[in-house]
Amino acid sequence: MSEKLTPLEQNPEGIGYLPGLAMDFVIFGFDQYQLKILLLEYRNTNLFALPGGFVRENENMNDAARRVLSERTGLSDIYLDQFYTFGDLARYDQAPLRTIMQAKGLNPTDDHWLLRRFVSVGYYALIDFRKAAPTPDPLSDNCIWYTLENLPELMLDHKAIAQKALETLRADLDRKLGGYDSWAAPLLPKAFTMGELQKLYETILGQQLRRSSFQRKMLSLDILERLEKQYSGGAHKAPYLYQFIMDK
Amino acid sequence: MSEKLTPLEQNPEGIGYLPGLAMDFVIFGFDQYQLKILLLEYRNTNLFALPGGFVRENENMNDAARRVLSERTGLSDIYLDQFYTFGDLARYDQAPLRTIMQAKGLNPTDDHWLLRRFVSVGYYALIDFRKAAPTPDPLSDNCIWYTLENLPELMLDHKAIAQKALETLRADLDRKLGGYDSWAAPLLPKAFTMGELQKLYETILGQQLRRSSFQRKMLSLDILERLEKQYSGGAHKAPYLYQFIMDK
DNA sequence: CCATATTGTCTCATTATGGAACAATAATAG
DNA sequence: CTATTATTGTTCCATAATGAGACAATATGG
Repeated sequence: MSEKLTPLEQNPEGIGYLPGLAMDFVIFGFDQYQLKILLLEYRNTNLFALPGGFVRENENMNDAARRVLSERTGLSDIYLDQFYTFGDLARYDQAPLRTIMQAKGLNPTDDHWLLRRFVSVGYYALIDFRKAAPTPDPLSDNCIWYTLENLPELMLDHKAIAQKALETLRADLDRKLGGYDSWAAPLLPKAFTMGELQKLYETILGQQLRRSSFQRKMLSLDILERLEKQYSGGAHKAPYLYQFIMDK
Repeated sequence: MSEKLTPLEQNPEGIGYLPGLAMDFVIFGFDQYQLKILLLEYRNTNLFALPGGFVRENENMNDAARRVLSERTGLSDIYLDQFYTFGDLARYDQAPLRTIMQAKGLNPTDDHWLLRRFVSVGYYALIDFRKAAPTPDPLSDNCIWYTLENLPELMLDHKAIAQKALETLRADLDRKLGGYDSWAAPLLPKAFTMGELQKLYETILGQQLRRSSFQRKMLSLDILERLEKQYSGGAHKAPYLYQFIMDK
């Protein structure tokens, strides 16, 4: 499974990987009622990028996505969705990657495989901010969480990719509601209050929801199991705790 | 724009095209209240496949999709949507393509580029059955419309691709409702009756809709303009004709 | 002229949603 | 120990959306 491949930057031919095909990840983390995404920073270049990766020759593409995601976040049980594939010629710009490689002391030739045209498959992931152990990739120096409002300038078309990921995530929320997949489970404690669940929805959708309607809707879906009352909390009535029903 | 490239089958290196990247098309046609998709047939091989294509080195991927679609259908103004990218290793099976090429009198070596592993970007299209001029690609001998219920055995994972296209199309119908894109326009006469529009929806969704609800909903969306009454028709009250409002 | 099928519209029951009220109650302040 | 306070679970009602059917209108075919 984990055969040794030459590190990417020292592999000018890209041996062992599918040529011209990349993956980019929009990794959403839920932290303090804020939605953040994980970016890589390249020191001395002022360049930021989405985490990315490549597909090995003997690997399913979706498996490759899980592998790279695990390498970047340390997490294996992740909600992951392929949302779009980006193939514009405008993506083909050698400048930023060359800058990054040069800042690393490399001096790639024009036909280094990383400098060729790539089509990139976009995935978005939802992960638990607290459980993640972000790890930079071999070319970058730093992993940082950014709120969507404070995104820095991103390489290539990565801003558009992040934007499209958010749109897809929001549009998917309704449809995923009924499904048993419970995308929300990995983002919440095992037992959570209705308020916490609502806050999660509001954070992702970027808008307020009505409390009574939300509760009614959620309870009507038969995806929640009510547990005992919560003991701790604030200066007010204790809320119930819920967990997702994991039947079948 | 239309630079001359060596025909695919005589181009063992795939010069001029992005390596390892294909596109597959699920072309939906609306005919006699039936939803059909366009398949290619390879004579003497008993093999059927979705129309496919490749991306040129100096071409946006989505432009390539329109180009190929135009080559296969003769249509240029087409509703086209990229819905998923298929990258399983199981797609990598030389046998069917080798059979096809041999039936054409070709004898490709194992590393002919068409026999290598491909990742394929799936697009679905909605076209007017009557306006289409289906044209087989250089390797196939025939274009045939099939209803979804009567699909023959398809090459590789093409059946799964068609299935996913249909699911995506159906799921998208609601969301596209509000939009001004009016995906339905190219599938209907310039002026159409409410019954025709409803039939279109029913055909795509594969289920009956309630007549009064459908009419109420459509009229409430403010996307239809009512014209004069239809003059011809059957032995019954003449229905109104409508057209889509094309404002901004 | 009559029968017939389909259309445009209307009505009423049912269901979903928005918006607000209200009692319950766990912590905190006195 | 009591009062205060914030938040919760629930209920209520107005409004909106949808399901299901009724009914008159009317081109065409007989």
